Amino acid sequence: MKIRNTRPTMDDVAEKAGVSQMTVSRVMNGKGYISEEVRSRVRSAAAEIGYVQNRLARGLRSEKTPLVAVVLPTLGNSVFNDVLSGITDALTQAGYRPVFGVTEYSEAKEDELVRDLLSWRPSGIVLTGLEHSDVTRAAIAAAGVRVAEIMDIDGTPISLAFGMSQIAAGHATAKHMLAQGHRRFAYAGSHSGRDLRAGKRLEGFRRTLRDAGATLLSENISSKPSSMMEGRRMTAEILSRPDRPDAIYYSNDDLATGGIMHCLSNGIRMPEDIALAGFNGLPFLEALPVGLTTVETPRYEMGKQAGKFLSMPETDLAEDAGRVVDLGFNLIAGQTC
Amino acid sequence: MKIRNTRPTMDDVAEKAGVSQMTVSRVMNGKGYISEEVRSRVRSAAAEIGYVQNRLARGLRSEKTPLVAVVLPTLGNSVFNDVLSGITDALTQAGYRPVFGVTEYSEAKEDELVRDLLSWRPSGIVLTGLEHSDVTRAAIAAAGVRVAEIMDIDGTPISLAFGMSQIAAGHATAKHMLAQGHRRFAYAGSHSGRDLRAGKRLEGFRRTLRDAGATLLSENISSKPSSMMEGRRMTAEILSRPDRPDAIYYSNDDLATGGIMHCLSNGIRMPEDIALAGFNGLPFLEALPVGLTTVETPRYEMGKQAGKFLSMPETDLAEDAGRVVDLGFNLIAGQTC
DNA sequence: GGCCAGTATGTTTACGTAAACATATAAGTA
DNA sequence: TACTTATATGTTTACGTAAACATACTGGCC
Repeated sequence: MKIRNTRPTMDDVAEKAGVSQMTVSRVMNGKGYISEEVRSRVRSAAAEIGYVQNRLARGLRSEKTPLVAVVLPTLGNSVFNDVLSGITDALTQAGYRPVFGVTEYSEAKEDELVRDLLSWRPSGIVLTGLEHSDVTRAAIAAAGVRVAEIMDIDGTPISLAFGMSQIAAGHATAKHMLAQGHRRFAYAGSHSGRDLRAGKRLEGFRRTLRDAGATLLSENISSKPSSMMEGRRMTAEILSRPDRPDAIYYSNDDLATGGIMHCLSNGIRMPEDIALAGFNGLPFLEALPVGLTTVETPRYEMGKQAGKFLSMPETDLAEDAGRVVDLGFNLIAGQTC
Repeated sequence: MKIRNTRPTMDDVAEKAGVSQMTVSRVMNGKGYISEEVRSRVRSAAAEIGYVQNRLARGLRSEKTPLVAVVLPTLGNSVFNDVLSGITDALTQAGYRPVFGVTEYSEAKEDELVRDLLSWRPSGIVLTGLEHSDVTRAAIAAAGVRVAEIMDIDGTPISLAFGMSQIAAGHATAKHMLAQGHRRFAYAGSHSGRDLRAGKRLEGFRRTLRDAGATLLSENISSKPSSMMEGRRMTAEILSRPDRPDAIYYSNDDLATGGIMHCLSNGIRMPEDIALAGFNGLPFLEALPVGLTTVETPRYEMGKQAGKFLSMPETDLAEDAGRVVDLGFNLIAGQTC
């Protein structure tokens, strides 16, 4: 008996089935003409010796792979869990597979990551946001891969963007809070200001306040990752200042929930003593004792549509280039303002 | 000027730098002897023409890849988000990359997915739980990849398992509830009973009740995905029955939170009228008006350790085979029982 | 001066697959 | 009948890389 220390190849299947390697290839990929008899002989030979195709060889030869690179800023936030879920669902349906990595909101890491992911010769890539370095842009252009940018639409996409206007979300929140009569605001965010989309929301928020003549007393950016506990700490700190705001805008629901916790623990009434607003519309908000005012975002849908776009059969990309798909958002007025 | 429609290869870099392709390969991989002068010439030539290595060719030739296959039941649960986060962190540190897919708690899909992922010739694979079909076991054995099984340790791992005892968690919860004086129980779970780890927790729970002479009135399994709303609906339904329990054990925190919501909305006191317990110890529980009794699990750590194991330099696997790493759990006594 | 070890490079080849091209038989059509 | 066309298979080759195996030049040592 022949000793194999390597995994079976098409040649092994071919020998077993008494055909050529090319015939095996045709059977496996369902291309070209194959008689029923040979097809079944090859199939059973493959099953018998446990043949598993080698995608590396396939990808090398055919110069394309069913891979899609996915670049996310973090997995430490359930937002990106939903996005990744949408991407995975869409890709899986089309027989594609995601390979991914996280940038931790760092441009340098994005550059490195994109370069590394492109070395797998994926057929597409998902990027978060619209801001990317020239290095990344050049690498992507040279690779000739399809690109989907998600989350944000305030800017010019490389190819096609699936998201919502972060600026408009900030604007809508400010407008709502102003309508409730609040005038003195504070902002609380995290990630050392590297979260560009949070920055755009703040920009929209800030501008709307300015236009209304209201005051943004302080912009507080924590260097720690966003969490309820950090939101609680920041809120306590903000409210302890002499220059006390009557409303706080948080960069996301986790921080805002920490704010709610602080207020509940200290008998601070919402919205009478302080108004709060978050962002994302995470499911757990429904279970809180106080309904948080927030902006619900189509997270899963952004991922799903991006995945679908990237796994579509080759279509004319030129007509889509630079276009934006606005999936909108939904301001949910809760009890906190 | 030469027209290239293909991406630059080592040959292109070699030509530009006036060396052989093999020298380029040596520079790129830092193997063998290379003079400083040639090294920098190759480096700048590569940078100038935008060379990006082709991992498909590299993997094909060297018969190994820095890929790790990751098989999870779902991404619709933040539990697996944490796990994936841990895996990704560990792998990234070691220069490995995850390729993943979800099984939706289906064995057939697991078989298919594992086969597909193995076609990328990964150096390792992460599986969820210890129960796998013979097909999957055979495929993995034939592929000769390292295996890490996560979440569960109640059984015999293929190689090494990182998790906690689900049975013990069920037992601990039952013991705690019994100690509070509860005697008439109901169970509420989801995923059509295909979640084997939830089944093990129930098993431990059930057995402990039996040993104590308490009653498990009903086991309710929803076919819908787990969510707070579904937990709320199930709770309403269970409490409306003539045969009313005085305690409900949920398969996870989301369902249990739905139970809390139902009780709060209907003036049902916890734990006087009904005791509740969940599982996972998700962060948002801290913000609920009522502290849920639950079991906190080391989700991130399971992923992290599994990832670390799979990205370790080749060590002797034999000594580890069949071993289990118990990362424990932590019963958190809340206000619901 | 001859020899060895270390350093620095080059040449050939194989990894497993699918594209491109070639061949052959059967069935239909002018 | 000759001539296409559809069907069914085989042969050769290239994808980009790294392993294996050369080759050549240095400097130190007896």
